[in-house]
Amino acid sequence: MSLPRLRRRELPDATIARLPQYIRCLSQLENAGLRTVHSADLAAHVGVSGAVVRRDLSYVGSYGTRGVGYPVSELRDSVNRALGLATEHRMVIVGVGHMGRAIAGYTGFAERGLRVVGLFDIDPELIGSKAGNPGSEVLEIMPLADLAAFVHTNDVAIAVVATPASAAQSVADLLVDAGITSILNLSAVHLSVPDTVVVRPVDLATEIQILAVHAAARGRR
Amino acid sequence: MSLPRLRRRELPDATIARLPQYIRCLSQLENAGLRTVHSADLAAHVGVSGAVVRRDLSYVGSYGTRGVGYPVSELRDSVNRALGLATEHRMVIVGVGHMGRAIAGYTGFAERGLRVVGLFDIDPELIGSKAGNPGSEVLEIMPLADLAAFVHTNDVAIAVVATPASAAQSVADLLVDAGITSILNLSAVHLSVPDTVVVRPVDLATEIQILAVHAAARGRR
DNA sequence: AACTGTGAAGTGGTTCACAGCA
DNA sequence: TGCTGTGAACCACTTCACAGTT
Repeated sequence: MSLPRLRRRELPDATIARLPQYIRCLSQLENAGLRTVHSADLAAHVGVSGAVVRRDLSYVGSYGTRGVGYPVSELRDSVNRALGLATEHRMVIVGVGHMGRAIAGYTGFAERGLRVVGLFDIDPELIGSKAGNPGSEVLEIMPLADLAAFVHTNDVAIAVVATPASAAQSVADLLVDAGITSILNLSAVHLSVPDTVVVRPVDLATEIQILAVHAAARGRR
Repeated sequence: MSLPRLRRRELPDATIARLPQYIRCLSQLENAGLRTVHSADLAAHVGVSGAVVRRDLSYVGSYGTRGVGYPVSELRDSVNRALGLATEHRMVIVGVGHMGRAIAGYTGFAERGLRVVGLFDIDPELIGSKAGNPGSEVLEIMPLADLAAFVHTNDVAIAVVATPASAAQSVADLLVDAGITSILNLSAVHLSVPDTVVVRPVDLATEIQILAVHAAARGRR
């Protein structure tokens, strides 16, 4: 029988991940005065196949011309629009250790429509001190008690959990109560949240482990 | 026609990512004196379905008993073996900013068979200073010129690139020349390497962007 | 001739659902 | 009865290959 699956006007995650790379490439090409670009060029820059690029661009409603290529600046605008870069997404970081600082100091958020507006930590020693780079934004570290109020008054929807594993779940609970609906979880543990909230886990130790297992498997051949 | 696909004795990446979580859970259960565990218990702990757990464990050649469950310590040993945790994987970190330090100071590598043995940076100011936490290992930061020799004499196969985007490709070239075969790429750019080398890209800005796009799509509904 | 856009097949992974066994 | 182990269906994404268009 199998229902025809009508939905899916949304971008695949894999596509979302590549679009910003296309944008960076397109900006360079535009600065260099290029008017059109082939899928193969973008593909080489991002390290994927031309077919992937064309498929990705078909999602954003691209205006390529067969036999010619894509118009550089129109394409960049379309991709910008597809990613919703017109609206700024404000986020907070909880846990201002090295990992939290690394993110707080990242200078590439602006061109992606993202902005870190608040830093929080439990450590009383850290409260009131500053973090961030020149180039990004330098922010004062606030106590967790201020989190809910801050999230509300600053219209924050996204949070990064960069705490040790032991604190992560209780921080997540706080975030959920404060009205956060998207969480990037850099701690090593699974966070349970209501299903109105989206969590993306990223565990660097796991990523390295995957490399190690593959390396071992290769060596064994 | 379709060839029968004989290969595939290897673990899926998604499974590799979950196995360490099962291990942590199994260790806790063992300490608590539990002898057997159900797939549903492990599933709840890791935030997946029981079917996923059973599928994962079927890859490691598990010895569950129908109607009963899995024997805790035997299972933990099997999973350890499947991940190759007996052998230690040594790695180096290039780029000792906040991100590099966060990884250098991570205390959970040991239980995953991983060990950071060297730190490298271009900044002459940093050379000779130390990084790492008590609990992990405190290491002296070395100049890039020493990288190749170090990798050879210390039998290093895995590297973490935690440099700014501008330096990443040249660092990758150095790593490849030094004989590194697995790279975790935390810089925002695509690294081109020979296909004997495996690169896993992790871009935190991209992860947040995916959250932001989904949040926007949800809001629009 | 050259390059896009896209059905159709392939792939890696998850989910379903149930047979098999203590 | 209760849980595992696993075919088969399903799903998201990639790749192939080629028809369509300038």
